[in-house]
Amino acid sequence: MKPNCTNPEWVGRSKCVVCDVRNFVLFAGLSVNELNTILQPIDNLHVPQHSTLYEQGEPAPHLFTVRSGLIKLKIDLPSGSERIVRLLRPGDVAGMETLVGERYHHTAIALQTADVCRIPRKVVIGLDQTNSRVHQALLRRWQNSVDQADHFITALSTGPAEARMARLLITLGCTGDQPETLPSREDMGALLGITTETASRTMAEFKRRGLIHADRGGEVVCDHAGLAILANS
Amino acid sequence: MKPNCTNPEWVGRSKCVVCDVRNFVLFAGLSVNELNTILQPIDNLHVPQHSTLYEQGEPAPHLFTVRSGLIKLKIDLPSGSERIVRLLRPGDVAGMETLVGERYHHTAIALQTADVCRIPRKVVIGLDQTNSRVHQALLRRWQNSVDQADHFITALSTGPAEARMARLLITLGCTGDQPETLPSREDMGALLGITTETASRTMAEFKRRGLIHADRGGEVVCDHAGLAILANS
DNA sequence: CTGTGACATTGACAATTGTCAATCGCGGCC
DNA sequence: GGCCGCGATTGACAATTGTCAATGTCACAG
Repeated sequence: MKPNCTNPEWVGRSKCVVCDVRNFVLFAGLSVNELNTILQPIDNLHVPQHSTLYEQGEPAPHLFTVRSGLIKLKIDLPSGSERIVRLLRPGDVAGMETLVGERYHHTAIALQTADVCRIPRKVVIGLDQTNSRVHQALLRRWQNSVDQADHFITALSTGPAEARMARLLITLGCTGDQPETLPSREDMGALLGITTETASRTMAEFKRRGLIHADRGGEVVCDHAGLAILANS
Repeated sequence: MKPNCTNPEWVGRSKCVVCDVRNFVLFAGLSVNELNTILQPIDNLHVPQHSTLYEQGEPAPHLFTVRSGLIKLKIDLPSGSERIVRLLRPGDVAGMETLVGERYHHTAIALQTADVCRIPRKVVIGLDQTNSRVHQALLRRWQNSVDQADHFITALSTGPAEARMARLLITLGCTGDQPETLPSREDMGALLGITTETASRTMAEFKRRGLIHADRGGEVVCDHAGLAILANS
């Protein structure tokens, strides 16, 4: 972890009943009564930018649902570098491998300050067995992970750097409507399987061509149509 | 489908009770009695090399468990080319997206002649709800897909062509013990996100360096240790 | 034996990307 | 203001990969 970066911080028990993403994530099928009968604690965590939620190879007692922010899942390579294999946004679930295995398969780090719910694996295992809607939601989440991994293979790991970068910007939600906060060039490289320098060059070239437009505050707005053309080549 | 290639062929109802991969796949938790109470048919299919098991976008009424052979899952790219996102070997399951969705997400084609069991989705959905060991096996299979997708990102889509090819050969099981039947150069390219020519050049170079050794019958034996060195760079 | 077709290999060259190092820009801090 | 530190950008050059076209190899049909 970076020296100047704080740890995830406990900010209270979760109030699932009023949670604004609950209905989109794992507990969509639960009544208020059922929610209240969960004995084990579900905690709210505040995850500052650049802090680590969990690390690859650690014992895995919890899953996490993302309520806000952006989290990267990365894998360490034998060469010493690393590759980002997934991006989690609000509604996504991290650490599902805990339901069938002992340890986390990735290192999870906040790209943007995030709020997450930390749920003991036993709670999810229990609900999975007793509530078929939770069970169904779980399968759907798992399929989500597979689909996103496929997207990383086909869109972010295929073709020249320029096309990959265009697809990444679109994946990040650059619609042109509102400014976006982008990851660092280094993270872009780790997302696309290219070097930091190539990521920087590609982005600089996009700027010169007017495909992206820097904003005050470090945010950018994108020419979605222009990027879409590059993305398909 | 290629013009000269036959279709998957029905070769009888499955005799799950005596199936040699049953205990490793979805139905590990079922007793003989339970197996016999399944009302809907589970069929054996013989899938000749190069024939298509199902296609991306088609309605998805079945899952498949692979009993022998090698199956590729590919995705069509907007550019007109394609990318292989998974390889299924005996014990693997294809088409799990049918449990939470309507259509297949990939096109499944036999790289090597295969035998598969075709299972109606309703059968699996039913067993998933009534048998917790089947349910557990299902989660495990899903996690398997995620893990293999991660492997495709980190090992087969990262680094120079030479390292990727070395990792592919290792992934394919080239231990040096026995000769292997390898995919075509074109398929290798689609597996690694490189062109057919680069795949060919890399393989030819491996041969010249003695890392692989052609056998009669088109099979090859590999220098596993030598490949492992390349794989980590 | 010869022709044919599919696939693998190779050559030549252009385009892309990696590598290493220098420079720039900007915000925080004294 | 001036200095420092970090990330982004750029330059120069080497290495890798893509592109297009030609050639080689081999199994198989006639």
